[in-house]
Amino acid sequence: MTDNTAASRPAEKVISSAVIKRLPRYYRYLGDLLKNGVVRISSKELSQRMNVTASQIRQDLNNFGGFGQQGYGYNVEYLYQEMGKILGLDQVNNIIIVGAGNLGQALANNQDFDTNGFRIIGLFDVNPKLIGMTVKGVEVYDIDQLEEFINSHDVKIAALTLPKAKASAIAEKLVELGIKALWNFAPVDYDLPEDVLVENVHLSESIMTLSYRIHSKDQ
Amino acid sequence: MTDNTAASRPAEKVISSAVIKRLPRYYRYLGDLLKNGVVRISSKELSQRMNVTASQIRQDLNNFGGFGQQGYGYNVEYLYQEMGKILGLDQVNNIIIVGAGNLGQALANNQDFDTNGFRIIGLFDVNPKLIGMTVKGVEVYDIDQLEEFINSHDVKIAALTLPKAKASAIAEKLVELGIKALWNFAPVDYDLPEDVLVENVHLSESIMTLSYRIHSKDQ
DNA sequence: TAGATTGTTAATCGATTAACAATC
DNA sequence: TAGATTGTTAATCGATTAACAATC
Repeated sequence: MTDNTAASRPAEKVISSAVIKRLPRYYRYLGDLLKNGVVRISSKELSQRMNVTASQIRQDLNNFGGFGQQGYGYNVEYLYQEMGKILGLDQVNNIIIVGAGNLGQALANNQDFDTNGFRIIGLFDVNPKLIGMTVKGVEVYDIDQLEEFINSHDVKIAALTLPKAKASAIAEKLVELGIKALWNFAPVDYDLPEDVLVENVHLSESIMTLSYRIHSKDQ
Repeated sequence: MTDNTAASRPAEKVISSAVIKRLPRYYRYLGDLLKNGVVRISSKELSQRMNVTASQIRQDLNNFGGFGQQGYGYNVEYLYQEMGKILGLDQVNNIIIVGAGNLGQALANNQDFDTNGFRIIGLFDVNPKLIGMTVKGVEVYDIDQLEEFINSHDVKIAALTLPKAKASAIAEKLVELGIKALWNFAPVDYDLPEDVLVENVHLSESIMTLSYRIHSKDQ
């Protein structure tokens, strides 16, 4: 019996965030290949489809193990499944959405999340007009019910789709209640314990970089 | 009279995309400072607020010019305005949204864009139930009217918030009609002329990186 | 076996940080 | 002037690409 306790195990290699951000795109391409009945693929061919270098693909994958075979390449189905495990998509990830306005509803309605094992289990809002309605079968609760809901459900992720003004206070409350990860759409940075994970989707910043590129072209 | 024709002018320095992606965040912090009545700020103090190095701030800004003053720091209002010009926010940027579902409507309703000089001037959809309605005063048109609309309006940017299946064909059509920049929310990569700018917001990929981080923590 | 392609080391390239002279 | 802080060069660090021995 091998000693594999946390104490004895070698520290997990830290994967750079540049690599992590590329993983979902690999996963998407592999899923498309699988759907198209492609059985195997070499790093070279995948690199051409994805517009990256084959070297980068091999380097990236080898952070997590040797999934290929010399002379053959990679088995698409196997690699797809392994990538899914790496990304944590082999289990159901419950999500609550705080802020049931347009954006919150848009997320709740997004089919892609379901497909990849994410499950929206509740929306929350302060607006009495929204409370009680359902979005794709999911109920909108009064934000006062957050505590009770989180205590009685297995949920680690909260999407924040609420006005900037309320974002920080709610974020802190969510963390207090045991939420481990924030998917943040508010144009705000939080000051939270460092073990809390935050993934920002700053739409205004995204459109501004596009604006920059448009205007820097015609200098 | 200085010769400043395109031919004589030295080629614009190419700014790395790492820098470009940081600009909107500077702009946001400067806007907040301005709102709070802060008149001047040093790279050191800004670095502490933003959680980056002072060196990086100075390097980033100096790609675009010397906006500060030794011994003083940066004038907040001046720097804010200059950053706005760099980002192209000193002019109105018209946007059309193709796909008037939840996400398209969420974008149309987003107050932040208005604030920064982005103007949604039309939504387009194939769904007869949506066509004719208005979102925040902006009409939803039949997608067949795209050509006429683009020809008669000054619009360079199209947001793509439509199903994956239709995305590529519509993207190509938009480019044909003269659209210069795509703000793409569909989980697809396009094969377009290289002078067409594409900014991707891949929500599924975003949530997957969060999932990765959650699951890699508990090893 | 010969050919193909991986896994991995080494070389290069680019981005970040440190240091400091210039200057307000 | 002395102190503060920039703009900018130099040093370091990390990420990407190239190369190739291992091996299927």
